[in-house]
Amino acid sequence: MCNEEQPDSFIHMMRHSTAHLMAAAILKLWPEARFGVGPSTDNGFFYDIEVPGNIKEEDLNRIEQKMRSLKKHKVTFERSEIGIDDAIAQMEALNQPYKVELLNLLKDQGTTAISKELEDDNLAEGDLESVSFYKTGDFVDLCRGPHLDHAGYIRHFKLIKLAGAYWRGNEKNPQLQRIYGLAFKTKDELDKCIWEMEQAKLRDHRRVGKEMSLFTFNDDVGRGLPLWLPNGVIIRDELEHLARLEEAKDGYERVVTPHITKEDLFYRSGHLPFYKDDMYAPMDIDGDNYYLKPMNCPHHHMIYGHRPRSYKELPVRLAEYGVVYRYEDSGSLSGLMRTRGFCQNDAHIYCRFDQAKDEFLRVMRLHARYYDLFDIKDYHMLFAKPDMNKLDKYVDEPEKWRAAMDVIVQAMEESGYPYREEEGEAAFYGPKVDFMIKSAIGNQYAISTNQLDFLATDRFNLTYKNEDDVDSPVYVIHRAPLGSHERFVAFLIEHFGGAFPVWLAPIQVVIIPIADRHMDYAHKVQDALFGAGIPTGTGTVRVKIDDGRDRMGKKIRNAQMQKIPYMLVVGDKEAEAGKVAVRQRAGEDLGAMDLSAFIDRLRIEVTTRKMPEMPEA
RNA sequence: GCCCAUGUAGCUCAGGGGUAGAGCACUUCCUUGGUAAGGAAGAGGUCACCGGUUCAAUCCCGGUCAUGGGCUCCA
Repeated sequence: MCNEEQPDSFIHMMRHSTAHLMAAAILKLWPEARFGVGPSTDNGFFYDIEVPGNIKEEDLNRIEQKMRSLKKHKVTFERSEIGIDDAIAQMEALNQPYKVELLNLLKDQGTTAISKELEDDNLAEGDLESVSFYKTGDFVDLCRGPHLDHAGYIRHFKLIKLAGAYWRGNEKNPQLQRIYGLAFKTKDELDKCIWEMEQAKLRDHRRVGKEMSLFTFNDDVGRGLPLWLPNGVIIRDELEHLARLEEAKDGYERVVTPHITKEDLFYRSGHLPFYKDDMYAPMDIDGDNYYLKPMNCPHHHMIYGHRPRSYKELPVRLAEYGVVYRYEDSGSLSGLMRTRGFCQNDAHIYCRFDQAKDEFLRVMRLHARYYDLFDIKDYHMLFAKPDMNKLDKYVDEPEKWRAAMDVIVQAMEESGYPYREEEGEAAFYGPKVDFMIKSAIGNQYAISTNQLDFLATDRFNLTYKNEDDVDSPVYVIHRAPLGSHERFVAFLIEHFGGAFPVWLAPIQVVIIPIADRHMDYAHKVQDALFGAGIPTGTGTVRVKIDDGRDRMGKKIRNAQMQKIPYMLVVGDKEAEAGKVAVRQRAGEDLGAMDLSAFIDRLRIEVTTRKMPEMPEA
């Protein structure tokens, strides 16, 4: 959010220089400060810093003041070239161990890159004989540059947040403090960015979820464990209804499996060897250890294997919207986006190897159907491959990994959907393809995950009889196009800002009688809507009568705040003519229309799952 | 889990060492009103929890729990 489409080189340089300016200011306030890295970002910059004690949020003001003072004095950014060994000696003398570490990496490896994601290309040129330093006031930094000539050229900036950040992104390393700042060429752009961040908060699913009574959390229940309220369950029900329809078209069959399971199964599945840290402690039942299931796959494998299978019946596609429990760090829990128990839109496809590519492709096309339906345009696939040098983290069968990856790449290519590759992020049992989408608030999320599993075959002895009556191994595709219902609903809340399309709206229509004498007609309208047989995922049109004693204007306001798509105002004129006065939540008054005309309109919007007018992002 | 911040009525928030305040919501009464807030009255809080300092703590200090922004991790 609030980042330019194509930041020009000036703004990039200015932001980077602002990071140095901040570091110089901090060095004035904390002479013992040690510095990590400080790049520019999409809308500003950050710098990772370590000071005795810690920087507190109230210090941000002081730092900003000092920065403004340095800017006023037009402190310069002076470049110098220096031999790498001299550079190391100088940084040691300045007591900057993190810079020394970076310099040593440069010297030994020619790069400081951790991974593509974390690469800080500001640090140095490819030349390993010498590096460049930039001096700003007393602050000397290892930096490739370029920089502004002096701080007077820095435009508008603001320090916005203080966070912890592990040195080089590794939680085993010490944690530095990261100060984020915004920096723009004009005051208008800076103000606009701040305004956009405030607007984003308005559509945060936690806020909207509260306002619309979709879900809640309770300390006595436990963190990360949502309580779904009736309005929220309607959205889940509609989503599941949609998934059942779409999956029926693709030949899925539904199964149901238990929440707890004996440990033997999880040893066999590989979860206890490879996934134990994400699982909750076992419970003792009659002398056996039982675990809450973190995934549904082992159970589906047992269902596949409960009787001999013939090549004639493959692929077998078993779907379950099963609840799984996973341990998540307390600090990473976040509303419905990250919970400790969630319902997966799960299924496993058991097929022959020669069917795997087409099945995987079909799964990707199912994703595309969903994304078209929800008008999700900003997505790409992330192909997570194993780090082939560290196969101990995974199940160590290199040929099978390669075969599985070939299948996936072929399917991805054939799909034509955009994808990126990432090494070292595969599931322990196979390579995976996550679908990444960006929420309206600007956060990117893995909304769906899909894997090709060649491990289950051996571990669970999953086979079928081929044409020659020989047992042959199946390939398993794990897929969850809607991810978890928790996260997907959270995404939809933010995507629509709570103004759901009619088919998803918890309340679709509210009837607003103007006076008590219109109640009879209001009930007639409601009965007509119920009786119209409009097929929703919850069985009937969701229509309420606002029978409170508020004035009509207040009732409209209430409905508006609840983002109810349609308000039907009924008074003397409507009752007499058999009409309803239709108002839409966007504020548009459609005027009086025949009740039957409104029902037709509603039926079309529900059955076609019509998108609403999308609010401004 | 780690760094920083926050926790006062159902919600949004103000206050502040001397047994608590607003708006909205809620209840009751009046109002029967034509497209985003009609009027009045009332009820509602161990100021997250546990300890400490103090004559006195909601306020200061420590701890715990929870929430938020990040880091790590992930659907």
